[in-house]
Amino acid sequence: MKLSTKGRYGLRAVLDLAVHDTDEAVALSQIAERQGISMNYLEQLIPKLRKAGIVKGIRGAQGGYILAKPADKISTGDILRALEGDLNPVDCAEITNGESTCSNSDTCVTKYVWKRISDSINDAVDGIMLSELVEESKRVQTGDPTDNNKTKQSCGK
Amino acid sequence: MKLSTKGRYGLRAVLDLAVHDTDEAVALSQIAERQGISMNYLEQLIPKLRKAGIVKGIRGAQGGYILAKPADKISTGDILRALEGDLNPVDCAEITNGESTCSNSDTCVTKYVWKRISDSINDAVDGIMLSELVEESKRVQTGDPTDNNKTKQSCGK
DNA sequence: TTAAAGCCGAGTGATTTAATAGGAATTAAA
DNA sequence: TTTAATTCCTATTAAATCACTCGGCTTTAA
Repeated sequence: MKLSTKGRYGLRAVLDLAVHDTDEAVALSQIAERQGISMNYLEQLIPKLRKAGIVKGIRGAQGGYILAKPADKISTGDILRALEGDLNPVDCAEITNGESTCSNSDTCVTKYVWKRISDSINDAVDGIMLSELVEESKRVQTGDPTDNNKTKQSCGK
Repeated sequence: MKLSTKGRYGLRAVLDLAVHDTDEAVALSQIAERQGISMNYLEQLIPKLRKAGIVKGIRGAQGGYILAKPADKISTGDILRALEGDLNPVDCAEITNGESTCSNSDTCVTKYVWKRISDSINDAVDGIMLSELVEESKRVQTGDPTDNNKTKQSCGK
């Protein structure tokens, strides 16, 4: 029941991009270096983020990546689902799409549990927008004394 | 971000035990047969459940397993954590035990996300007692028409 | 023209998963 | 007192997944 490095590295990378996304595109090599993540590996995560409409690539020299939409329109749920696939604890059709294709569906009781877990995870991550993490990140890095959370940027190795 | 068969099979097995736990011990072979799970594999999950104080083994002929305490004192969280280990999405010391052993702890922002996920999962499963599943299971199997949930017992393969 | 960057797919070693198997210890019942 | 049922324990293994690495192609600003 652990997130893979796809989700952990990927969220850090998107946050790094969001923090440094001003007017110019951000090269993946910069993100990789700042975050201490292999660039080759990060590169593999990009297609997932691009297809999900989270980042856009700018090709050619001086290219890089930018957010495909404003950070307050991207939730951590969007990012994590793009990277990890659905965030359901089991592959159960009734939880994912409401269809009852499981042969045991009538007498299945544990699905009651899986559904509750699934909803709670998705509600949690959908409630955190990327913009909130960006703000928190800036607060931490500037050493603003109003910050009570003392959070950082690469936890969860 | 999926539960393994340890958690899925294990919860089904404990629920099966709870439903059939009357006065006599329930043999693992019976649980395995009813649930369609390899008995050899189920056997491997038992030590985890025993150490967590969830089931008790009765050795010898006519032996089997019984619940170590009443079903309304066992949460699905207890069962799943016994089988899967902690239900945190990342291995982060500050989430697990409150200690700040991570070198990036000061500037880590993503841990804010991991913490929210972790809390929501654990709150969800701690809020469902085994006794509730037993009741739901009996309602489903007896075909009680007051049942609106239409749940069953082995979903989440 | 060239170098910096994104884009794409194949390959790989290590780890984890999901089992299978065999045998020892215990105990109710014949 | 034997026997059979059952828990208990450990080792092995095939397959899958993970976490990368690598090489080459395409695009484009300078």
